[in-house]
Amino acid sequence: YDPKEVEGRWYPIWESRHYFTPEANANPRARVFSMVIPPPNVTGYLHMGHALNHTLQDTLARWRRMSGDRVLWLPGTDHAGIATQMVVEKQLLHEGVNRRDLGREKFVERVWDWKAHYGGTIQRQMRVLGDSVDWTRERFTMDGSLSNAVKEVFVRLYDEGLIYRGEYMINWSPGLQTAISDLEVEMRQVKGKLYHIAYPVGHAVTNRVEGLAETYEGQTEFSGWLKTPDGDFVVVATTRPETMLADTAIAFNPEDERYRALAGKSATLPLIGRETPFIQDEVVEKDFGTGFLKVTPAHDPNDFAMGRRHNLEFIQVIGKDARVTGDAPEKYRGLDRYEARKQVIADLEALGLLLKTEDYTHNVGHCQRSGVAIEPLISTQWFMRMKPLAEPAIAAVREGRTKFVPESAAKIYFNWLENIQDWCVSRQLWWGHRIPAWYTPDGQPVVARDEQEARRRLAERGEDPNVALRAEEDVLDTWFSSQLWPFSTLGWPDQTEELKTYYPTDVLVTGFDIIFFWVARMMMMGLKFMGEVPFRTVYINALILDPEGQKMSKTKGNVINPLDVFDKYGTDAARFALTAASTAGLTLSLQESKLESARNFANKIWNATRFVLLNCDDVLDTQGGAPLDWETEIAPPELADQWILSRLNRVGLGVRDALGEFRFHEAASTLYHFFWDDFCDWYIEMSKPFVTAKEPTPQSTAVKRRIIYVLEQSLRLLHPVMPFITEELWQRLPHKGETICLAEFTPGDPARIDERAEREMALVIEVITRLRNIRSTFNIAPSIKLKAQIAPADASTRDLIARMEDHVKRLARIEELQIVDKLPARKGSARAVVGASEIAVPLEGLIDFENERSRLEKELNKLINERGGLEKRLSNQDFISRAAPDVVETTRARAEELDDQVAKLRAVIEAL
RNA sequence: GGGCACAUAACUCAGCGGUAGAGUGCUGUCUUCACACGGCAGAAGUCACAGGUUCAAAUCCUGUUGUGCCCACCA
Repeated sequence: YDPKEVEGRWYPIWESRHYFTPEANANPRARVFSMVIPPPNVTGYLHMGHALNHTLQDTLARWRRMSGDRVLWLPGTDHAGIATQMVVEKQLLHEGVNRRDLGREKFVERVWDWKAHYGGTIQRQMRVLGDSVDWTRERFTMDGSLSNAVKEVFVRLYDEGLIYRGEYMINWSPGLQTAISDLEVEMRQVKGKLYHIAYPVGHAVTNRVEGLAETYEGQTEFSGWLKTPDGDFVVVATTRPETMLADTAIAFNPEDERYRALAGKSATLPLIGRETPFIQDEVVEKDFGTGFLKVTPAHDPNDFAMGRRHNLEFIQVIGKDARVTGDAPEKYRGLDRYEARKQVIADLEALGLLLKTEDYTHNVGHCQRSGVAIEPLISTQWFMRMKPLAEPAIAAVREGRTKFVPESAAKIYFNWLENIQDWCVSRQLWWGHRIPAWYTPDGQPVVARDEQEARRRLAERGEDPNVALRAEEDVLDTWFSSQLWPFSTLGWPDQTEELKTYYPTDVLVTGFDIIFFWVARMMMMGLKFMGEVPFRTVYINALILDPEGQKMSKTKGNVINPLDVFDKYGTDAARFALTAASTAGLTLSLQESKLESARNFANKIWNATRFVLLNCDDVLDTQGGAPLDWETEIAPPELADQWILSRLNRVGLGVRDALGEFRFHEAASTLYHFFWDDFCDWYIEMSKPFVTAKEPTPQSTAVKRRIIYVLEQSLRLLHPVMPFITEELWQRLPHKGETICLAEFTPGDPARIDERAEREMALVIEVITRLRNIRSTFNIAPSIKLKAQIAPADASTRDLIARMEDHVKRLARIEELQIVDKLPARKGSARAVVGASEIAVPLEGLIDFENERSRLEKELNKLINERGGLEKRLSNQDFISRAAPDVVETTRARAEELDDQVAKLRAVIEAL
């Protein structure tokens, strides 16, 4: 099977015929099933995570669509503020242009140009993957209607006091020159130094102090308070000595008795000369360093909070460019923060105040996008108040209105929401949604949907509505618009039909890394503005690891491109492998063996169908007539037919249930074993004599039609996971309808499950397997035809064997099968016990007695072992009285059966 | 520092109260008229360790060890 010839042919047809719009379902009473795609970045390209995420969504969408639902799977992309701006800036750089040279307006135009030319990569790749999304409803987070929703939400939240503007400490990315949210900060382990610095108390230091380090080293009772002939000093430990230029206090723990006497006093800041008071604060750990903490309220989040608590002065010495500002002494001004660090250290060293430098590994916040170390700065930004929004979002999941699968993912969600901090939503970028605010000449903000409304609001405030207004320059965090995705894409704030029909969505499929960024925020916004959760179920798909079990990352160079995988194994196979690997786990390692197995499976499907087409052409209605109906009985079904029909229905039910509960691996493996083992290895094999018969008989025609029926139904079951190969093959079979995409998903019917047929077939299979086993054990060439005798356990088994005699003979390569009441006690025959029936294969001259004895003894041991376990239970009075009666009953029955088998095997071994 | 997972066959993983399954790999065998990306047969696991609950534990509880992930302001 060559997937390349087939895949790629079908998508254009599906798309042009609009099979994937909900309108393709004409049934007015159809149930609605909706999903929105997690919008990939417009700059994005398909990676393995998408391949998995989309395969699972597509499987659900196709399955629901084939099950009669009106399905909307809405696609789209995210404008990805920072990522996209960076891409275009890089492009400009090649032209030797800086974005500032271009100006904001021109730059934004360039971004739109870029999108028009290069923004369609992932959409093309989604078609390669087979995503059955409704392209007629594709959205982009910067679309007019979505921007409108953004403005509306911003204004409403502001009016309610849930958005505010203020001066706080934020994460500043010197790389991107913008504020970023806590979530965009990534902690990295950095090997740094911990510097111990002495601050004089009650005196200033202008000349070098000698011997301080030795004094510090020699402290017997470790203390940061050094009393020397040169005066008193306190020692602080810091990883960022350059920030001392902005110190405005020194803190110690109120419980710390060592330093209590310093309360109310102050130290003199070296290099600066500023008096910095001692303060007492709980956050200081007595046991860390010396127990003194330098407080830099303008450059550290902790110190910022402390500064507020203690009314400290906020002095900023590092600017947005990460260089020392004019508020520092002249000699440091303009130095980069790391240069400043060196200089400060050198200067302290010169004064004899640097007492100790030790290696120190600690975590430093870095900008996720630019990789540059964050500079905590005080800045005026827009914030969203999260606590009041988080509470309903927590409640909704607790009450089960939205369910996480796997359930454990909800814990991640709760954990974050319960400790949520306000969200800095403004960004100093050009690409994104402009914050809908204007400033009066005196700098007062007016938040409004447009300038006109801003003026109206001024008038309402009693202010002059005709002043010159300056529009806010900042844009919103990309996630601000993403969080509205489930309803902004459906027309909100207008109360559209679409919104009524498709909101809330049924399922959201996404990765756990995005629970905070996106899922939690969508929950908050959905509840706030729609009054209802945005999705009933959140399915968290696994994180894909490389074959070594490592996280894929560009720096490790172990990233696997899904398109390469599709190319090598076929898209259907890759999809099948991903589905089959989607267990309840949080990770999934992509094994080559799984891909090979899936590729072989596709090949098996191809060849099995090829066999059927080749041999059953006389009953194919190639004119595309009605599909063959199982009920069309030309000849009565025999056991194999009853059995495969039962299995088909059982599998239909099983796959339905598995998909309904997001047990994707179970659906995949059920299909795999049904198709390969049941259909190919047993049903087709048993049907071969009929199928390949030279002269057609009513029975051969019936069997052919049944094979085609089962095959056609199987392709439907497989289609949600393997859309291309199934469409290709389905089109070559008799079928109703123009595409398998809209064919009915084989509904398993419990009434068609035939327990008796399955039980009987299991026995026949075991008889055949035992006979083959004997052949294999004694290494009997296939060319040698054997005779066999079987003594059935009872009349019904005798009847069963008689009915299936031809199959048994052919599949076990037996030329003569005698059904007898009792096996003759003949030496030189290999024996087996199946249930209560016994089998003998006369092997005069061929049998190796030792071989046979060990084979049988091994078998016997297995049985005895099992019997022993049962005996232990049955002889236990507590088991009899306390275990469930049906368990006791089946245990007894099994014990009896084993007793019988053991007795028979013993007899056989003795006869040897 | 806090939280969450996970430890089952050589590898990757299912199973999650009635003494173990899959895919790959491995062994043997067969080029039998769909498929060697195949058929047939087979070998392989004291279910990490120690306690406990239960008539019964890979499965539930506790602890130990090991591994992974997430969150967090120890300067």
